[in-house]
Amino acid sequence: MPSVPRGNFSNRQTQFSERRQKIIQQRKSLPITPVEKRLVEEVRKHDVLIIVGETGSGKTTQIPQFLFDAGFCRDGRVIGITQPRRVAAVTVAKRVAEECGVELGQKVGYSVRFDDATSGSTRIKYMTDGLLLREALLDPYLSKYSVIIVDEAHERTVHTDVLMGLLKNVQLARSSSVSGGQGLIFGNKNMNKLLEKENDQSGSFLKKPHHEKYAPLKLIIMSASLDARAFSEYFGGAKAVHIQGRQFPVDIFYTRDAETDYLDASLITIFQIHLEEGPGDILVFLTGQEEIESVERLINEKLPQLPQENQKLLVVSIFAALPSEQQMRVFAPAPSGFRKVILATNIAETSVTIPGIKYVIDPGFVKARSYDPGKGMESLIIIPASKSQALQRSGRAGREGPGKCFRLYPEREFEKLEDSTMPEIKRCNLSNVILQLKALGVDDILGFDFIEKPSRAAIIKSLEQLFLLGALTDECQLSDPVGHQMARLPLDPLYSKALILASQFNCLEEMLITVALLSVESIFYSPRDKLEEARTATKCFSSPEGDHITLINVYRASNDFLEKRSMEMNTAKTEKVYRKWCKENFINSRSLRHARDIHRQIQGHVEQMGLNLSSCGDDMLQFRRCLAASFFLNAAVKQPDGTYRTLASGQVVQIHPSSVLFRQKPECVIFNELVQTNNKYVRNLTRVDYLWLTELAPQYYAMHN
DNA sequence: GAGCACTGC
Repeated sequence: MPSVPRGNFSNRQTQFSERRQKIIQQRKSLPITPVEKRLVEEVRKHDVLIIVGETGSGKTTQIPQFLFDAGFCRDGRVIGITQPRRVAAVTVAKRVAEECGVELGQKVGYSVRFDDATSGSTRIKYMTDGLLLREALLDPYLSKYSVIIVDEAHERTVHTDVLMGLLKNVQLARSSSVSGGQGLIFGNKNMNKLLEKENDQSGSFLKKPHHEKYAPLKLIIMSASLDARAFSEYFGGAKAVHIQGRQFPVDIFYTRDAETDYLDASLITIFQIHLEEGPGDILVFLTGQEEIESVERLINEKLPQLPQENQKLLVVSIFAALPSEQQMRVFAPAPSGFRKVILATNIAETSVTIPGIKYVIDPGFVKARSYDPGKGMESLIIIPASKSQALQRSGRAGREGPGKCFRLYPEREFEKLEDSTMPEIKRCNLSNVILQLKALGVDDILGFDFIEKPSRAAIIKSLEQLFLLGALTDECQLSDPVGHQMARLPLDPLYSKALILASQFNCLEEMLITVALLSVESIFYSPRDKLEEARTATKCFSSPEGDHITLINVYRASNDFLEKRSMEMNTAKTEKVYRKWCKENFINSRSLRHARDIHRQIQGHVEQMGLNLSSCGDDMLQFRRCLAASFFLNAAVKQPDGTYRTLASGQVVQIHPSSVLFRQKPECVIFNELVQTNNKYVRNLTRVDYLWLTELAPQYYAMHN
């Protein structure tokens, strides 16, 4: 072994202790540090505490450490902290492990899908909220936790909302278990009846905690904004405390009049800042890729018209669909003397923090998903941002020093904005949520105590869908085994059902690949300027039968490529040639890798369930019949004018231009998505025979004919 | 013949 030079070693040691010194200093100066004692007292006194902490208060990193030091992890109990995003869970855990001077995965760890850095000795555990929900399926009383902290609750993701409903019930059940009460996890009559039934069956995860004593569960809801009252009311008037943040001041500017064209207004403001303001980068919030690309083009057209000395402006952009290598470009500092202008979607609002921002331009709009349960259709519409979004955006200018935010609308318009964004649970398909709640033992979904209840129509539509898929019985109970199997799979219920059917159709291998790829962002990447090139590259994967088989072709081609190369070279090299292969074939390597992870995870699940992992080989007819049997709810037939009519809701739709069947126009197709953008489109299609539908889903099509 | 904010299991 090569020996480490002595000097180098002690140098490292100095660096290490300097770093520790710095960490101790930083911890001391956080706004939350002086209130440690008071906070711990409040947690002891109240079972639920709402903490409103502004950005930079240190709440996410410090509160778990305070509680650990105060003895909340005695007897091996765990403090769990949930985050809406994976990156946050991972990075915060790393930071806290460092602050504690421990190795990550020991006392401090994290757990997110596909990546678990915890051990038996983990006491402070950061995780995604979705993961804790999954844990609850296996351990409904979340028995190892003494405290659960729900962070970023104001973002109101579906997972956060469902989790809060669940935690409220768990807390009730655990406290009544100690006081010798009923200890039933959900307090309604139907639930009790269901519990009696369920407890007769072996393998049910819902047990009355009669034989076991659970210590009470402490709940902390952490939120960044003004929504504390809603949380407090939901938890029976829970105490709320406020913690100062540490932000630099940001001056807000409004326009005098409403702007008719916010893209043009953004452009003018960018140049105004560039020519009149001091150094510092500019962050512009736009709604989507299309807007970003057009503003980028406009800037680069105008730039040469400026005097030579004013041309040092560098445009970079970031949005989710952009390959990661290109995303990274926004983090690189601009060349000396240059000002950077970053064109971003709301990925820059919360998900990524870009250093160096001094100016924010906020046109005040956002692209939002909405869902129409009646039509089963999703749409993406551009709507005004909420007040809390506007605050979040302007805050991005005050991370490193005083900043300025230019809102491209009059101040009176700001006052008219909604306080906060509508919670996601009120604008999405609820099938997955309902399946999970059913699996947790919630019988009466319409009566469930949601913090904000989705519409009755949306709940009923999803119950109906689950019933049609065979996940629910006539009595609206989870069916055995199909419903239980579906609930175990971390997939859209429609895809879970497809896997179960595929094992009967002997094409589970093909379906596994298909649902993995359907579960991720599109794997095809086609930048506008290289459209033709991209089309030629992906042509060799196309199947005349449709998009599903095309996806399988890509997956198998990438597998073959990887297998061959991984025999020849080491991992790092393989990774490099894999990325090159993806680039040459205009495939988004991040999406494909994600699909590969999902494939591996789901394969593990279906094997555990004992499903028959078989392949139909070249018999794609069999596979297409299985697709028809799985997605019969999403079928459409061609009309004389070349448009399509969906069989379930009778809507007129078109084939999305990204589909391999765009030109072919087969008589009858099944599809996976129905979205409204400029038109109503169906995406991810396969050609099927209409007669298969009546043959394979007679209960549904007999009903409709 | 035209396009898709962001998360998460």
